[in-house]
Amino acid sequence: MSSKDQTGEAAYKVLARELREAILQRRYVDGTRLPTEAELAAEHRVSRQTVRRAFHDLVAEGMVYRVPGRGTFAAPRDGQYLRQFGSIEDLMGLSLDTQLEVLRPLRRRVDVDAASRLRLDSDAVHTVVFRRTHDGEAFCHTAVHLHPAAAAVLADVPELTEKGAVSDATIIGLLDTRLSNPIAEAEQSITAAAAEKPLADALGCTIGDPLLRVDRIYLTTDQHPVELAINHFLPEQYSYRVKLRRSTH
Amino acid sequence: MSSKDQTGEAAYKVLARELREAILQRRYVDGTRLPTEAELAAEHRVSRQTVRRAFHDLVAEGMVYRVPGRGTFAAPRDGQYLRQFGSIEDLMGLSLDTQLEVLRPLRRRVDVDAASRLRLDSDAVHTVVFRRTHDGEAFCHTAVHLHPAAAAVLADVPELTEKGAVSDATIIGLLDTRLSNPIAEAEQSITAAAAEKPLADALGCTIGDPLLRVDRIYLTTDQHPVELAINHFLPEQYSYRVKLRRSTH
DNA sequence: CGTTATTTGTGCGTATGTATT
DNA sequence: AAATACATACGCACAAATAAC
Repeated sequence: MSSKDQTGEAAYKVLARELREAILQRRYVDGTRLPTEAELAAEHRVSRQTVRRAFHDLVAEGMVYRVPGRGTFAAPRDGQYLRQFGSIEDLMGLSLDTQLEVLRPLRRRVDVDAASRLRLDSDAVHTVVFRRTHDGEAFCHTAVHLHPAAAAVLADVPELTEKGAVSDATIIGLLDTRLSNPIAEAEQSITAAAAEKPLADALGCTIGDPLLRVDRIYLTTDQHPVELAINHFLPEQYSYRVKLRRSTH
Repeated sequence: MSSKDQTGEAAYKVLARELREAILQRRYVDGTRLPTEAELAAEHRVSRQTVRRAFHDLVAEGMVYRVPGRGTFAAPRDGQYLRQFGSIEDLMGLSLDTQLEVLRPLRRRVDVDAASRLRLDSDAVHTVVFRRTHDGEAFCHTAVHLHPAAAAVLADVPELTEKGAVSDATIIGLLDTRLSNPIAEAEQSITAAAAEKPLADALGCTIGDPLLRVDRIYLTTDQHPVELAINHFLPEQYSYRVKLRRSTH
């Protein structure tokens, strides 16, 4: 029995998630050592190799660092340091003092590229286009492409289905409360792009102006992509900051 | 012997680097499948587990993706030079497959803005300007401003002091071995900017083209800023990727 | 439609080396 | 010097997904 797991969730992934949660909840702060491989193996009734795979993933994520002969430690991530992953809460907090204005209401559309990035079988996605303003000043243009299941739970939200509607919502905020599985992580890619006409019109800049393009794919806890957001920011009003740190100490 | 490696370089890391190089050199493009685990194990005279660990790292880096029952494939990167810069090690590893070409050699210059960002008392910094190429193709223009103490230890490095010099160095790699305190972290800020003439000339693009601008300030273990790097990337050939994770719920 | 071969995924066991305390 | 703890490597068995027949 201990040798297999029919549920499909790998033992090392379960263990990795458990340790990740514990670290995020600030157990093992200061220099506290995490349990040794042998201890965790005994506690969880798995082999030491399974514990090692879990730790290997956590090291790759930057959650912990390991020192031969001493042990495993949570990577410092408050105060001076920040871990390599930003948090989704930061993104949700975006709505605090900004407004969303719908440019093209939520509707089913054909978009091969977006569909493939959401790993859909069909070519149709549900799309809503809006801009975000702060103090009446537009600073971000966003096209959100949704998985059909995600679009279904947002179909009756007037803030997204009526052109010109203004609200202080965020899509992930709306999705998070309505989906059965909450959103757990996002893959983000950042690049630069020139403003095309619709973007320039929406943002009040000139065609060809450089914009910061931020694509995010949001994944639920079971790793299913539900939302692809393509954002274009005015660089004068937005920059993306992170801290990098050395993985070994 | 097959069971140990006194040189200190782990077999799976050697294999991972070899495969990484091959992928960056565009072998395995389109949908070509990489060799199977069994094939690589036989070729390199290692066990299948060792091959698996090499692939595990490459998957974490986003270099390849794997499909059970089908095989391992190079991650599609539409002509982009793609690497994860989530840690300082990643930046040091940049030298593995890119070259540095000096445009303006290291020299003392007056730059009020750079000096203040390095928290210097005077207005003078030491600056070197170069571009970075991959496969003979320029993809990044960089101006590095150094703290006088950092510049002092690099004053006799011909790769930085001679115009037109080409090397595979990285500034932080050079600094790290020469400074008494190693580099521990970096603050990074990302935005977009239009290409000005010298940038367009160096990168072979048109004036006004959108570029991804990445500023990094490197700090030593005692929190002293020693280097300010201002990078401009061609967006077609570079994008910045991170994963975001929800902290807790 | 099922069967089979291929290929990756997971788990466990063991042995040995290296770094730290 | 000894004990502890992580690092690397090899081996085996079986599960699950895919593709070809």
